[in-house]
This record gives sequence, structure tokens and C-alpha cells, in this order.
Amino acid sequence: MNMAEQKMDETKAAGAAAEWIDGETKVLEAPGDHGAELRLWLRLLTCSTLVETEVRRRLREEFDSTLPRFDLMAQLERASDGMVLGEVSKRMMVSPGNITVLVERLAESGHISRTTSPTDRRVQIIALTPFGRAEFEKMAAAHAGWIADLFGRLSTKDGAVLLDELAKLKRSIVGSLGKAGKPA
Amino acid sequence: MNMAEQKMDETKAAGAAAEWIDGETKVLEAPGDHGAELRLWLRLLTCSTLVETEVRRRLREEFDSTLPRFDLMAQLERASDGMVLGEVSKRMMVSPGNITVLVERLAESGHISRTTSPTDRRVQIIALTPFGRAEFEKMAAAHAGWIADLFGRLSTKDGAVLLDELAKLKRSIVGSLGKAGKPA
DNA sequence: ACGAATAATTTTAAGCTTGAAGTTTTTCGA
DNA sequence: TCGAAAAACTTCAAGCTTAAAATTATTCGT
Repeated sequence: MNMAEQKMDETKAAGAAAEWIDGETKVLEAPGDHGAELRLWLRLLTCSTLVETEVRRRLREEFDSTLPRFDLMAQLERASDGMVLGEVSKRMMVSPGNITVLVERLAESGHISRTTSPTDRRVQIIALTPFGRAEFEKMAAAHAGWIADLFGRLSTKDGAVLLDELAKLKRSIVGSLGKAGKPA
Repeated sequence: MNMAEQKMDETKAAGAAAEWIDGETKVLEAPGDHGAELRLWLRLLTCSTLVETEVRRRLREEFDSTLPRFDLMAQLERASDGMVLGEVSKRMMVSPGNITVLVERLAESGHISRTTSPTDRRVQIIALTPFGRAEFEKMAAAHAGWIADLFGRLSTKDGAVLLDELAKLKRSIVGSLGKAGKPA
């Protein structure tokens, strides 16, 4: 079976509404001697994109929500005293401007509250409302089930090995980013 | 060192322009017994987000380009006879409507050409122009170097183990998606 | 006391993305 | 032959995302 056929077979196995074609094979023509890293990167990206796309689809269909909103609520779930926008931005790894709009929408829908800090009028403090917390708990339970299902065919041993190897990869990435800039 | 301190230490190691705070620890409160899968998912997501964000930043700063444009050009790079929009959409794992706009922009900038199929007037065929191909080769070479650098602290053995474990994870994901829908 | 520097968020313009509806074309079955 | 169904792409509304500029507030040094 040639590569194109193998690729199409994998596509057929996927039940997602929109058919997708696996892009990992384009790495073959990578310049120089970087085939191994590129292949690793594409596979990492393919895995995370598949999961993310499916999670987004289910959040929309089952809860009429979005992944960024879910993520923001997850940040607030453990912060019973609320959180400032700057910290939310850092934890979600997105720009402050994006947080402003996300917060606006969640405030409008009643999921979170926002107040100005009593000690610094530049600072906004946001927190889940009781309604928001209840909604989040339902989404979080469903989300955990989806992830368990998607990852469920992986053996416990393979899962542990993968977790450990991803930790090493993460240290490589963070280390590389660190050397390019100066520590915070 | 408590968890918050450990988290801050990792943040300090990162040299990205915007400070980020590692979100992996929020998994601790996962409902039920799904902590392991959620932890794995968050780490996978953190790794791919870190790399993607850095690649986007460098493409913008060094080539005044974007990741979707680079990705589209990568699809076309091996298709010397061009490619139809529907296949591009599948390979890039994005909706057809998005491809329409991306193609429009790359055509305007002279990187790709678009023609109507001689045999089916619904179908558009796009291909890299000579200019586009030259630009892509420069970006691809740089991109490969960036990925090699980001992944470079991972040993060859660890890289091979990770690639293999990600293949297993991918099969779990694809298998799970498959059972939820019907094959294409 | 006061002006400059810094900080936190908001606003802006530009780009990407989705799903659904719309348009045009081709295919298919009666 | 012809109308319905399907296909390929485009358009649309809504949401997300970035970096940079703008606004408001606080801090700091003289």
C-alpha cells in the first residue's frame, strides 16, 4: 500500500463530519536534515488539532458555548476570590485585548461578574457567578468524559510514557524560548 | 517548593515576550476519575500552543506572513499540477469558506495563481507561482530551523519514543472519532 | 508638588475560523 | 429530456486572536 493509500485509509477511519486528509506526509521534503523534528511537530499538531476541533464542536452543540469561554471559566473556577484580567491573559496564553472581549460576553450572559478593584481603579476583578459556576461544572464534567473517551484507547502505561516524554519536550521548548529572550 | 512556586519557576524560564502561566495544574480538580487523561491533554495542548505561538510570531516578524498562509503554501509546494480548493480544505483541516479568503489574499499578493477547471466550472485549481515558490522555500527553510531549535534539546531516543507514543494517541483519537460517526 | 515613567485595560485594524445559507454547475434517475 | 439531488465554491454573521495605539490610573524620582 503506497503512502497516499495509507493516508486515505486513516481518513476513512475518522468519523468527523468534515473529511480530513492527514498532513503528516508533507514533512518528507523538509530541507536540510530536520525531518525528524518536523515529523514530530506535525504529529503533535495533528493530535492536538483533532482533539481541539472535537471539543469545540461538542461545546457548541451541547452547551452553546465556545472553547475560549470554557477555558476562561476554568481559570476562574478555582479562584473563589476572583482574578484580575492580566493574570487571566497570562494563564490562557492570549493577548489582553482578547480577554476584554471574552469577559464582556460572559458578563452579558451572566456567567461572570466584573468589578473594579477598590485599591487600583485600573484593575478589573472578575469571578464566576453562582449561575456561571453551575454551568461550568456541567461543562467540565462533560469535557472530562470527552477527553477520557478520546484518550481512552491509550493504555495506562503508554499514557504515562507519553506524559513523561511531553514533559521533556516541553522543557526543550521552554528552554529554547528562554535562551532567545530574557527571563520575566 | 509548593505548586504555585514551581509554576512560577517554569514561567520565569520562558523568554517569550508576553509572560505566560502554565495551566496544567488546573487539572487537579477534574471530576470523577479522569485526572490522567485531562493532565495529558493539557500538556499536549500547552506544548503545541507554545510552538505554534512562536512560529506565528517569527513568520510575522521575519516574513510578514501568517501560519495559515504558510500552511496553504506548504500544501501546494508538492502539487506542481495545482490543487483544487476542496482538497486544500481537507488537508488543512479547515472549512471551505476559510480557504476562499486565504486563497484570495495569496492570489492578490502574487504567491499563488487560480484558474477555473477546464472540465468543471465549479472547480478552482490553485498553484504556487514562481514567486510564491521562491518565497515559500525561504520560509520553509527558516521554519525547519526554528522547529529543530525548539525541539533540539530532546534526545534522538526521546524523540523517537515520543513520535511512537503520539502515533498511538492519534490512533486512540481517530478510533474514538470513528465510532461516533460513519466512515467517509 | 509635579512631571515622567510605568501599569492595566480598552480600542482598533487586520487576519483567521466556523457553520449555514446562497449561487452556480454537474450528475443522476425517471 | 428534464427536474431533483448533489457538488464546489462563495458569502455571511458571529466569534476569536494578534499587536499596536489609546486611555486612564498609579508610581517614582527630583
